[in-house]
Amino acid sequence: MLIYNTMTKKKEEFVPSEKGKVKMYACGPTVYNFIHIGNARPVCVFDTLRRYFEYIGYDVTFVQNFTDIDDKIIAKANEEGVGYEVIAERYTREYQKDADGLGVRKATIHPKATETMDTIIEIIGTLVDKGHAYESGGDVYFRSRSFKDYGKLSHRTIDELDAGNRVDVTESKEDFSDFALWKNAKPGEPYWESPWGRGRPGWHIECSAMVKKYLGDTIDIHGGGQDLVFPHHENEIAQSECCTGTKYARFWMHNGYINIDNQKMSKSLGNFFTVRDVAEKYGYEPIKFLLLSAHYRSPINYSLDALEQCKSALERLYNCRDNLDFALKNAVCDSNGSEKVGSDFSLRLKSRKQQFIDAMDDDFNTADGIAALFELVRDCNTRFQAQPDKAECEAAIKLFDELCGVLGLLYARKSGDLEDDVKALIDERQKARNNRDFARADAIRDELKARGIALEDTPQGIKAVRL
RNA sequence: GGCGCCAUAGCCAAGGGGUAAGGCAGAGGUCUGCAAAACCUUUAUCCCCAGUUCAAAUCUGGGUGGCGCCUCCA
Repeated sequence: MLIYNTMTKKKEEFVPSEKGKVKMYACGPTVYNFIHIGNARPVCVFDTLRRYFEYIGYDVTFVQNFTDIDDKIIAKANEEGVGYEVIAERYTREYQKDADGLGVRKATIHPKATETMDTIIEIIGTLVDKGHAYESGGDVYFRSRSFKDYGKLSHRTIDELDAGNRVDVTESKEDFSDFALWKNAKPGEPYWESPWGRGRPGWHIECSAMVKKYLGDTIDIHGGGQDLVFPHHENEIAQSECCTGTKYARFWMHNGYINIDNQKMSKSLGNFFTVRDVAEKYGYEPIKFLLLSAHYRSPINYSLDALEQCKSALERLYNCRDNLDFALKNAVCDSNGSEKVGSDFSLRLKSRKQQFIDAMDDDFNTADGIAALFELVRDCNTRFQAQPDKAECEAAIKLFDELCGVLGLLYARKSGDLEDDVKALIDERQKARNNRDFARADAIRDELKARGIALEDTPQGIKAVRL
């Protein structure tokens, strides 16, 4: 598998540090508000990456954190006059609701910053001991210039950064490029005890600590949005590598932005749409489809038009899956129960699967993976217009479900047997049709549609689908 | 100011030296009581200019346009 590594700016062959295992970490949300579509992108991308690794046989340990203590959380808590925990817990729950709606699986571990305080303090202590960090007025800062590789991820030197520096100079810092590891608690602020007094951790150190605690000193993949490359990930590297003396992450993966009218969606620009708002109007799944429809490193322009197109595309997938179920119901065993390994159709299935794998293996190209899925759709629809064969049907369903499973799509299928009165109505409609009483037949079809059941008359009989 | 990314049909979007995947929308057709679903046919020479090459949308240089990062950000 080839993965584009931000560190080397090249696609590289992915070889895990431990055979058959992948240790990956993705920066999770700071829980002070509902997530917006842009925040949802890495959530969906790295969930899908994890699924793909598992699909091709890796044992994946996937850690995604919650930043549950931070200036913005404190600000929001003060605004509402409640404790920071109230805000953090509320928006952690709301995040989970959205993640579920998007069909995103829970990570292996979802650590919280506040539950990793021991490791945070331990790392800072080591950095101070080694001379990479210094205490100043109750704050502790990382001495960026003490790490000779500082800037290796974002490919900039500290002096280049200085040229565009728009940071207010803080008296307590030795250098503009130093960043806070520990922040002294002001009166009324939540705090934890530390060797440098009461305070709370800086943002960057939290991730380093959670990585170290749950995955170890070196991980295979670290992911996040492109806007985290600098300073967040750069700082994580500096802290962690100075602390452990070894490589922090072997592959750095960064997803592109979601744009509105070609501009980055962000809270500061105010041009954002929350996942919740969009989902309430259009459903979660079109959002998921949109996020996977382009390569993860490309920008995606969000628009209602794009969302509608995704919705229609999803309908084609759902229809195909329903068609497959219907075909299976009507299938016969003309292969005597044995698999038709040599048939044209089974060869096609095989090549679609390969097409999918080739796409995903090439830097996780979900757009091409989806194309393979749609070509499978055409293959299936065409094949099962003729008399379906049971073994072929089952093989097609298996592959279809596998690919959808990896992509995390088609998770909202309704199933379950039809109620007896529904069955009776379907029979009644059929009798009416036989008597050419189309008015009655159509009335029944409309009635069932209102109840969420769509009827289709096909040469193989009546297909009833839950909407 | 420094560094970087992008430009493919009406729309979304892959590809990335040998004459353009997939999806949405549109047109025509097949099937059908109608509808739905489905299938078939049809819709591009890849921002502009120059260069390298037998061959470029794909590589190089120069334009034009858009965007991002430079300590809030996914």
